[in-house]
Amino acid sequence: MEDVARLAGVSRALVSLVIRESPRVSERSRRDVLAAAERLGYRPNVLARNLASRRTMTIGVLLNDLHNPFFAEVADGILAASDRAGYRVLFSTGRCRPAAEARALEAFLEQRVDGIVLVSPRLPVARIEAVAADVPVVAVCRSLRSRLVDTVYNDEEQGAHLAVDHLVALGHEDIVHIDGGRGAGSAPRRAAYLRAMHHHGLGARARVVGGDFTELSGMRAVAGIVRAGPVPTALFVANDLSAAGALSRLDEEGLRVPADVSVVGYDNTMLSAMHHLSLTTIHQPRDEMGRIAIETLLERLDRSRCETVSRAVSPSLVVRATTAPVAVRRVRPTERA
Amino acid sequence: MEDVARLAGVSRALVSLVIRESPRVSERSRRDVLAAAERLGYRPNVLARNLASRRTMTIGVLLNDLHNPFFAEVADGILAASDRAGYRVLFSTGRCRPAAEARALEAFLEQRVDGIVLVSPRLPVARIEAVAADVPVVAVCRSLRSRLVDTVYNDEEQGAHLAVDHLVALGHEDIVHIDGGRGAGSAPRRAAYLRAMHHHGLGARARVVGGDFTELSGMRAVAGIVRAGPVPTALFVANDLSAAGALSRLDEEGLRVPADVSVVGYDNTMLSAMHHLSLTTIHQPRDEMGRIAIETLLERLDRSRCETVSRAVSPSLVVRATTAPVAVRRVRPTERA
DNA sequence: CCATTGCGTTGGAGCGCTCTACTTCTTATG
DNA sequence: CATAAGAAGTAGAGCGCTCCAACGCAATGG
Repeated sequence: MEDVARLAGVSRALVSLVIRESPRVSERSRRDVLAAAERLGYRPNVLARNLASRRTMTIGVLLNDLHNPFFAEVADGILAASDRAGYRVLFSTGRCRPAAEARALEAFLEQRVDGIVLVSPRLPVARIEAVAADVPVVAVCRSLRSRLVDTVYNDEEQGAHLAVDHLVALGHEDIVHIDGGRGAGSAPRRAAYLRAMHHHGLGARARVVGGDFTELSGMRAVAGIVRAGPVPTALFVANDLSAAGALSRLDEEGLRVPADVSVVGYDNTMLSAMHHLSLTTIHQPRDEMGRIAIETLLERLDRSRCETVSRAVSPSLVVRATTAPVAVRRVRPTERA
Repeated sequence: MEDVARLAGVSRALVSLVIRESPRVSERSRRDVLAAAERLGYRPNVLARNLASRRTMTIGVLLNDLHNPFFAEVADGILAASDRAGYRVLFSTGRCRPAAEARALEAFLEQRVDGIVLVSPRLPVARIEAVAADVPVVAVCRSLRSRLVDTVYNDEEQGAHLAVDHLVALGHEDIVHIDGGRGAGSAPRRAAYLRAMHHHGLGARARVVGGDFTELSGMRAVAGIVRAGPVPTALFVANDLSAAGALSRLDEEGLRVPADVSVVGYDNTMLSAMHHLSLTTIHQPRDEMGRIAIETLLERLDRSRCETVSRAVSPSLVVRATTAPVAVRRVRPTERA
């Protein structure tokens, strides 16, 4: 910087102003400085800049799993939105272990990030709030009652309702839910399913079978359902992967989808879009969640808002080939088993 | 830091030593300083530390797509290895656009990362070498002849060979390759397929059908192959997603897999492991590639190596349910079409 | 008893930038 | 014509740390 200033015949402060694209610089100086910088291959040192300015223009994002395509899409939305606002993003992953998450958070603070986005954090609320005292925090996909932390969440209630409504509209009444055990979002989905069934006067016929979001669990659940008989006319599965497992097991059991059984998944992952699955599912606007998380954070950063907010995004139904009107009269079970 | 030093009754320099876990500090001082730091909630400022020490203990990693599970796994290997070495990782994504990649690289340099890993970069070699002059660079999944840049690559030659050898061992001679167009790794895979066919004396029967790594392209390719007839006994598809497309189209055409046609994919993604696909495929040790990339970088960072290296990782064959011995006598084609 | 060694510690000079307050020069204003 | 207002540029004090040279002090050896 020193060198650039000397070559351009100006002060270091002016070089700094040019680099930061300040408007109070004459066109002439700007050109001179830029030319000198170019000639010397000058690269501003972000470290020094951040240290001196006490802001890093950086947002820390804690994901808990890079593999899950769900998070990849949320990350995309985050990336796009923060890019637009001129913020850099620091990703970190806690791999679902609270201790690792805590360490990652600490690292963010040491890096002096300007804000933090937590996606499905496993951390205790107290810990999160302690961090939120130092720097703005937004939590995605987890509703924590807190005076400090803003939240963005997917409206699971609505999602499960959409699924059940769709099936009921097709004439289904025997709708079994294969849940996601203790996985993220599983509990509210299950609860919403029960409420939706109740709402349609089907409360007594509601039935939940345990799963854990894996393909295998979907297969097992179907095996159990068939063994227990009678087979329901529709399945609402807690995520697409499990739904895929359910589908392949139904096939093995000789049950046709959607002629004999309709299936609805959840997440609208790439899996559900695949041709030979073509799964009807609930779409979650993942990148939008990321975008909203960043926007919520930015409002804090530019002090345009002080009160804590909680924002919901709405899921939608994607109808594909695994749902159909319930058969008028169900064929003899023996013929199918 | 000032405050911690005062409270502990020592100098700032000593506090610095304690924080950095220097061995030349008495047990007593260490305790005092740690206690003081704890009491004041002191958090070292990484920015200042990096500025002063002229190293950031940070590695920049440029991925070109967060969505592709392939990259997520490479990233995992990178993360694990760099974590072990005490390095922090900065992820960035160029979204396959060279301009965005260039900007991301520039950002890495401004951040003064200690080293850079490029995963499947689209950037011109010259640009990469310019960066490599400033800071160690390792390229993954792209073989660029360069005196400066280390490379880690998957042995595509071997991978394609494994696939063809497997099929030939099962008695197949009519083996068509559905390629990945201009996608990453497509060209070497195609070339290796041709060489492998040649090696087995099947050079004259080698046939490549154009694809682009998507499910749709796999379906289209099969449609074209069937229309052109006669149907080959085996398909070697350039990636799993395309293979899935091929599979579903084969099904629609009334061709049974593997009874009529054997199919081998490439990548061993989660897709191929799915029960109803159960695709025989070529596994690439993705996290190992990440690990090796970091190890290669570390050797440069601690100056234990100066010459440029190029390291290959070996793929392996995963046999599942889509390949079988060729039928002794092929049934009448008309019956199947 | 003095020189030597090594450990634990310290002061102070940077690292490369930003920021505040200030100066200088130009231009508009009554 | 004096003066205020603004525009362009500058000096210099930090930001919070590391690193180097130096220092005091006890233990060791001749």
